[in-house]
Amino acid sequence: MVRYLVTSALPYANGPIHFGHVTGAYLPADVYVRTLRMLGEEVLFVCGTDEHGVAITIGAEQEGKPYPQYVARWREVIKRTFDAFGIEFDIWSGTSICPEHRAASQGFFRRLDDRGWLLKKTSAQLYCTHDRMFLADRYILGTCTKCGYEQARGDECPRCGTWLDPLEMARKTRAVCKVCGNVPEQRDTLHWHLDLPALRDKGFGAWFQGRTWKPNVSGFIGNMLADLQPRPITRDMTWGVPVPEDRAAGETGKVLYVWFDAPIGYVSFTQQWAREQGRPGDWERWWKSPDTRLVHFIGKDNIPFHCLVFPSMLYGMDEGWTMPWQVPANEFYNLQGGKFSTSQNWTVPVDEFFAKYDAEAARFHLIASMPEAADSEWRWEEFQSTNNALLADAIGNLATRVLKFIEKNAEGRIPSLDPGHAEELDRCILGQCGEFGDPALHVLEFRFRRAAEELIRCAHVGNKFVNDLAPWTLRKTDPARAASVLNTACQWLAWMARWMAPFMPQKAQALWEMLGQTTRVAGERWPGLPVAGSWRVLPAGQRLGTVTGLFPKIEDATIQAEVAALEARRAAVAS
RNA sequence: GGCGGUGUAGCUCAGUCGGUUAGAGCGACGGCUUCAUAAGCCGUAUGUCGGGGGUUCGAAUCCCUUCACCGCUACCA
Repeated sequence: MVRYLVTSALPYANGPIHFGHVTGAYLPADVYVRTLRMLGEEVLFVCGTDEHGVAITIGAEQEGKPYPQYVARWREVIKRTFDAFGIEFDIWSGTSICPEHRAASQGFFRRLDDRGWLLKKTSAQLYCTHDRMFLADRYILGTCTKCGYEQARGDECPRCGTWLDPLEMARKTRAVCKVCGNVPEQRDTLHWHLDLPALRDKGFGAWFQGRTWKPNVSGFIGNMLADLQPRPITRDMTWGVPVPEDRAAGETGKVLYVWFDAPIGYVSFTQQWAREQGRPGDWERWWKSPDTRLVHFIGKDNIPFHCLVFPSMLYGMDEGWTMPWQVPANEFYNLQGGKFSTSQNWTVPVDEFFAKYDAEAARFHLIASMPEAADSEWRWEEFQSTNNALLADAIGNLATRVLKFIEKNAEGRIPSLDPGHAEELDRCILGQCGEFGDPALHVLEFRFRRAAEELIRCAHVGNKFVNDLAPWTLRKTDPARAASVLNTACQWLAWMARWMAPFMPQKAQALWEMLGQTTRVAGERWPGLPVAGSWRVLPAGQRLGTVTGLFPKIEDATIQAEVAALEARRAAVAS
C-alpha cells in the first residue's frame, strides 16, 4: 500500500517568510496533501524551521539575543503566517528543538563515515579573531582583484561579476570581516567532506538518471553530476549539531554544516511525530519503505540540496532509505515587477494583509499564479481580478443566485427532483463539461494552475446551466421542472464545494454548510468527475443553512492604495 | 565566465516527440437576460509565437546564432 511523505523546505529561522515562499513550497504542498487525503491516501506532511548556521548566529548577536530565543521568535512568526494561510502540517518542529534531531543527524554522520563516504581534508580559510569565527566567502569584503571595485564580496564581485578567490583577495588587498570590519587572518582548519563523486559512481548517478524530473531539475543536476567535488559538511562554530565525539578524533568546535543537518530534519521531525503519536517505531514505515512516495516541495534555489546532496546521503546510508519520488521545484515568485526584498521593503506585510483580505482568496490567487514553469509575480491588480471576477462573480455569485432563489421561492429547502427530468437535466449540465479535467489529477501531476482553472470552469458550467434553464421563468409555467432544475443546481454546488476543499478549505466548508450539510467537507471522498445518474448527493427537502456571500469584492481604490503603499515603503528606505 | 529556466494577443499563461485558418482566462467592445455580490449567458476584435539564419513539402514546435529577463554557480541559506 502506497503512502505519501510530503515535505516543504524548512524555512530558515532568521526572518519572516513572504508570499514567494508560500506559493513556492508550502501552499502547493498543502493543496497536494489535502487532495491526497480526500482521495483516501495515507499522507504525512512534515515541516519545521531550519535553525542552525552562521547567518542565525550573526542575526542573533546583532539583536543581542541568545540563539534559541532568536530562533524561537522567528519560528513563531513563520508559523503564524502558515496558520493564517490555513497551511496545516502534521508535525511542525525545528532543528534546534526537535528532541530527535541531534541523534538522527549524528547517526547519519556515523553511518556515512562507516560506509566510507566521508573524507577529512585540511584547508586554509580566513578567520576573524574578533568574532572568533571562520568567515564564509560572502562575509569577506575587499577589493576586486580584477576591476578594483572596493566593496567586492569574497566569492564574487557584484560590479564585474568575476568569481573571486577570497584567499587571493586577502593576500593582495585589504579584505575585512563584513561583520566587524577587522582584518581576518589565514588559518588551517580540518573538515569532513561528503564524497559526492564516489556516491555518484557507486550508484547514485544511475539512480538519478533513471528517474524523470522537472526540466529545471534534470538539466541542472545532470550538469552538476558531471563535475562533482566532495562537499564539506562541517563548520567551525558552536551553534549546531556537534560532530559526534567518537568521530571527532580530538577535533573540537566542529558542528555539522547546516545544509547537512537541515534535511535530516525531515527524518527527525517524523520521528518526533511518531513518538508523539505513541508509536515511536512508526517512522521507519515512512522512511525505510519502497512503498513511500517522498515528495519534496521546494523553490528552485533548493534543487542541489534536495536532488543531489540529501538523496546522496540517503543513498549512501545503504539501509533501504526512502529516496525522493518527486521534487516539484517551483521557480521564483516576485512582487509587482520586483523581487520580494525585506531590506528594500518591497514586501506585502503579512499580518496587515490578513487583517484586510481573505486568506482563502489569497490562497487561490497564489495557486492560480504559481511559478510552475517560469518566474511569476504577485500583482495587486491581478489579485483583485481573481477575487472579483473569478471568486466573487463566478463561484460566489453562482451560490447566492441559486440559494437565494430557493430561499425566496422554495421555502429554503432543496427542491425535489422529478425522476422524469433527471436524465435530461444530467445531459444538460454534464454535456457542458466538454474537456473538463479532474482537478485532483492535475494536482497529482503538480499542475496546480491547471487545477485552479478547472475549478473556475466548474463554476462557469453551473452558471450556464442556470442561465439556459432559467428557473425564474419555468417557475411560472412548469413548477415541477423548475424544482428539478434547482435541485440539479444545488447538486452542482455540492460538487463544486468538494472540488474547492483542497484549495479553499474554509470557503468550501461554508458552501457545504449553506447547502444544509453538517459534516466536514474535507472528510468527504473526492468526487472526481460527475457521472450521469449517480452524481447527485443532496437529499430533496434538506433545509439550507444560512446563505451569505462567499467572497466580498475588493474595490479599485483599495488596490490603488496598496500599490501606493508598496511604492511608499520602498521610497522610504531609499531616501 | 559556466550551467539552467523563460521570452506566444493589452495582462496572465496553455500549446513544442513539426502538420489543417496559433488557443484559454482576464480586460475591451456588441447583443441577450434579470434569479443573484450591477452578477450571468452569447458573440466580436486583437498576435511579423523576442530578432536573424538554416533543415523541411510544411516550424511557435528541430538545428545554429543573437538579444532580453530570471536563477544557480556548491564553506549565506
